[in-house]
Amino acid sequence: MEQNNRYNFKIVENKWQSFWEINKSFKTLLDKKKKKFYCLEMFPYPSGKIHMGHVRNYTIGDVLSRYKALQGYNVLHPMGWDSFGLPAENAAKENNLDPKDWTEKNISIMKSQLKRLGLSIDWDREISTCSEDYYKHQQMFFLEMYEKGLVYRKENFVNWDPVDETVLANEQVIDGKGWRSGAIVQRKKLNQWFFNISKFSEDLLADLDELKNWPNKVKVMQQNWIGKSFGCELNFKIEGDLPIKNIKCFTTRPDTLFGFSFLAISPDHPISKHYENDPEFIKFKEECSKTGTTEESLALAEKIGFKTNLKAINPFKENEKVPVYFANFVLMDYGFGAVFGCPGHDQRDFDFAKKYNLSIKTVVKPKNAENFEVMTEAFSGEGIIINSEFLDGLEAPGESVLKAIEILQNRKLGNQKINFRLKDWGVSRQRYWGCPIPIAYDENGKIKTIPKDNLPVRLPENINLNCKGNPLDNDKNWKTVTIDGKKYFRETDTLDTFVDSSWYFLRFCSPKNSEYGFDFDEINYWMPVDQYIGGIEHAILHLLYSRFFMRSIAYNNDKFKFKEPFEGLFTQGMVCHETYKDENNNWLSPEEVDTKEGNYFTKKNPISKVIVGPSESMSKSKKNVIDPESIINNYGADAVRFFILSDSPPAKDVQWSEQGMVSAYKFVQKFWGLHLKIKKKINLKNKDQDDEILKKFTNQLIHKITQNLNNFSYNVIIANMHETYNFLIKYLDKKLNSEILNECYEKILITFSPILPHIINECQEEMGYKNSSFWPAVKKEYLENNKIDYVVQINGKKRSVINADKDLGQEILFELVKKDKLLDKYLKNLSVKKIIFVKNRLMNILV
RNA sequence: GGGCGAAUGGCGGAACUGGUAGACGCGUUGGACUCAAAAUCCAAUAGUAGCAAUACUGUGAGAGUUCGAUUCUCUCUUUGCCCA
Repeated sequence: MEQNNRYNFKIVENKWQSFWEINKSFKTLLDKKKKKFYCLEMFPYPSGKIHMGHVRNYTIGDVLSRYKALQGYNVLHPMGWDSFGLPAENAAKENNLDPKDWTEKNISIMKSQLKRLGLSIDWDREISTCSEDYYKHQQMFFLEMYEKGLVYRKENFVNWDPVDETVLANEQVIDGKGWRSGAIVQRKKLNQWFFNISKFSEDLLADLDELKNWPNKVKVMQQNWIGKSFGCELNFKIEGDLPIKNIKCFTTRPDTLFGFSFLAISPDHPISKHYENDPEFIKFKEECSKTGTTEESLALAEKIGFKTNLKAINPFKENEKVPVYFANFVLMDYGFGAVFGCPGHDQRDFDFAKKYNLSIKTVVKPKNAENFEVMTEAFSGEGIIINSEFLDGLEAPGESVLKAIEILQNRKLGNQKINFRLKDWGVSRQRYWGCPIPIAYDENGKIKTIPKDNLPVRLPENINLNCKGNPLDNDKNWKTVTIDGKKYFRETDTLDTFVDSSWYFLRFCSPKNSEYGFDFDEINYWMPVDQYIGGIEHAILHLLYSRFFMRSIAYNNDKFKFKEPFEGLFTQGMVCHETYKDENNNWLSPEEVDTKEGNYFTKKNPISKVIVGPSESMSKSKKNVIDPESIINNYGADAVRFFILSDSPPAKDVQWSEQGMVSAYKFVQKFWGLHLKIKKKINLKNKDQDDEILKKFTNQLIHKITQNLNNFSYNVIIANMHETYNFLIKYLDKKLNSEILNECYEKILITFSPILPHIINECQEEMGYKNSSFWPAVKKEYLENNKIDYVVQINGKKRSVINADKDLGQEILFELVKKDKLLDKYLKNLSVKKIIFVKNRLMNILV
C-alpha cells in the first residue's frame, strides 16, 4: 500500500528512540585507548515540564555529542537532576504533598520528554541530587573540607523575612521586600556556615587566563566579581571619650587623604558595642537594618549617619581631626568595615557630606582644567593631584597612589594591601528540602562532626512543612541524636543548592560508586568537561562555585590530574516570544491570542483587542511560553531540533516563530521525498558517466558543515542543509552515475545526522548503509575549483566577472580582460595606471 | 559613572586571515495546479531610475588607513549585558 510518500515521524521517531534505548546506543565506558570527549549541558531543575530553553540547550549539546562520537571520540554525555530546592518545598506546602514525591513525579515526566527529543544521553549515568546516593557523598566532602579548615561557622547578617521566618537570598529580595510574603526584609544576625572561597580569590582570578575556550564576557564578569583591588591598609589614630586608639580601614585611594573630612564605620563595627544602650543609636541601627545587604540596595538607599564623639587624625596632617560617623552605606564584611570619607572625589561620600554639612575639599583636578573646584558632584575621574603638599602634580590615580602608599609605609601609618570583593560563600539555608549539614552540637553549643560511618544524615520523612520557620528545627525527634552514648542536637540548616551543582560533573564519571563521590581513575580520564553548555545567567555563581569546589576538594590532595572543571564553556541565548496583554492588563498566553490581518484578538472574546508587547525570553509569569510537548507532538523531534537551531546563532537569543517551525517541519517532509527519489535513482544502477560536480558539491558540503560545527554556527548548518536540498532536487533530473550518487548520499546523510538523527537513521537503514558511523573526510582536491570566477574591478568597482582556469598569471588574465565586452567602455581611450592582482581572486585595474 | 559586546533588506540572519555584501529561511508579490481553498510547485524580491541592458546609492552616523573596508583605527549615536 502506497502511503502517498508522506513521512510519518511518529512511527519513525518512536522506532529509533526505542532502538537506542534497547541497544543502549549511548552507553559509554572508560576506555583509555580512545580519546575522550565530555559534553555536558547544565542539568535541569525538575520543575514539572521541560521548556523551550531546555530544548535549545540540550539540542545544541546533542548535536555536538553526536558529531564528536562520529569523529571517533569516546563521548560522555550524561543527564541528571538538580532536584533539591525551594520550588519543591513550596509546591509541597501548597498541595500538601511530600517534596520527594513531587520531585520524582516531575523527574519522570521530564525524563520522558527529554527522551522524545532523541537525545544521545547515557541514561545509565542519571543522577539526582536529592537522592541519598548523591548527597551522602556531599556530606563527606563537607566533612573533609571542615577538616581542611575550608568550612567554618560565623555570625553574619542575612536578609530576614519576618513573616515567613526565613532567610532570603539576595535575589529573593525585591524592592526591599520578601518575594513571597511582601514583608519588609530585615537585616538579622544569624549563625551560618561558610565555605572559605575567598582563600582562593587570587587563584580563581589568575586561572581565568588559562580558560581559553571560555567566552571572554564570562571571564570579565568573574573578574569583576572577584574584584581584586590594589590599595592600602590605614590605621587611623583616634581621640575621644572611648577607650579606642585606632580604627583600621582599607582604601584604594590613599592619594586623596588630603581631602579627608570624616571617617565612616559600619553600624556593625565592634565599636558599636559602646553605644548598645544609647536609644538614639538603637533607633539609628534599626533604620539601617531596613536596608538590604546587597551593594545595589546600599547604593540606592539614602545615606544616613550617626555621629560619635570620636575624632580621627589625618595621617598626613597630624593637626587635622575629623569626626567619626556610623554610616549605613559601610559594610562590615568589606575591608575592615570602615572607609575614609573624601567627599570631593566619591559620590557616596559627597552625598553624605552634603547631608551632614561636612567640608568638601578638592584634591584632584581634571588634566587640562584651571582653577578647578568640586561643586555640585564628586569628581572621580583621572586627573592631577592638587592641594596635597608632597603629592601635588602627580597623575592620579596611577603614580599618586603608589607615592602615597610609599610615604605611609615609611611613616609606619599604613601598608600596601590587596583587597578582594569576593566574600565567603554562606551555604546555610533554613529549609527542609536540601542536603543536611553533617554537624551536631552538644548542650553547650560546641560543634561535633557526625562520624563519617554514620553518613548519610538523612532527611526525615513525613515532616510538617506548614510550620513557621525551618521544618527541621521543629522536628524535635530528628533533631536530637546520640553519638557515642552522648546526646547532641543536629544542625537544622541545609546546604545551599548551589553546593549540589558544584560537583555533579564529577559524579557523572562514577555515578554508581557507593564508597566515595567518584573514582579517581574515572575522573582523571573524563575530566575536565570538554564542552559545558548552559545559560549566561550562571556566568558568575554556579561557575565560580564549581571552580572553587574543585579546588577545595583537591586541596592537599595530589590525586587530581586537572584543576579546572570546565575546559570549554558555551553560553547559549534564550528563547523569546512576543508578550500579550488583554485590555485589563492581564498577561495572555499565545494560545489565547488570535490574529487576523495583523490585528490581535483574544480567542475567548473576539471583540476585545490584544496589546502586543516586546519579545522577551519565555517565562511563566509573562505567559509567553510555548510548550515543547505539544510542539513535538505536532511536528516531531527532528523538526523541533531543526527549527530551534535555525534562526539565530546559538549564542544569541532566538525568536520563537510558528512559521519557522512549520518551515522546519516541511523541510523534514521534503527531505523524505528527496530520499525516495535518490533511492530510485540509485536503484537504476546507471554507471555510464563520471560525476565530478556531485563529488565536488559533497566535499564542499562536508567541509562547510565540519567548519560550522566547530564554530557553533549551527544556524548556518541549517542553511547548508537547505542548500543541499535545493541542489539535489534539481540535480536529480539529470542522468546520474548511481555509484557516485550512492557514495555521496551516504556521506551527506552522515553530515545531517547530528541535527536530524531519527529521519537520517531511517534513511541510512533503508539504503543499507552499514558504515555510517564515521565522519566523512574531505578530499582537498574538491575544495578548490579548476575554474575560477575572477572579479574584475575598475578603480575598485566590480565591473565584470571572468570565469577562467585556476592559477592564471596576471598577463594572461589581462588578455582575457581586454577581450571582455563588458569592460570595453571602461578601458577604451584610457590608459592603465596600475593593476592590482590577487591570485585566483581578482584583478583591480586603475585607469 | 566604569567594563564588555552589538548595530547588515519588511524580519531572523550569512559573508574564510581586508577582495563579487545580502547565502539560507520567513514574509510579500506574481504564476501553475484546483470548481474552490489548503497543500505543493515555478518565478521575483536591498533602494532609486529604466521596457531592458545597465547606472547610481547602500552594512547605525562621521572621519581615517588602503588600489579596495560589513571586516582595521578614531570620534559620535542608539542599544544590550555585567559591575557600581
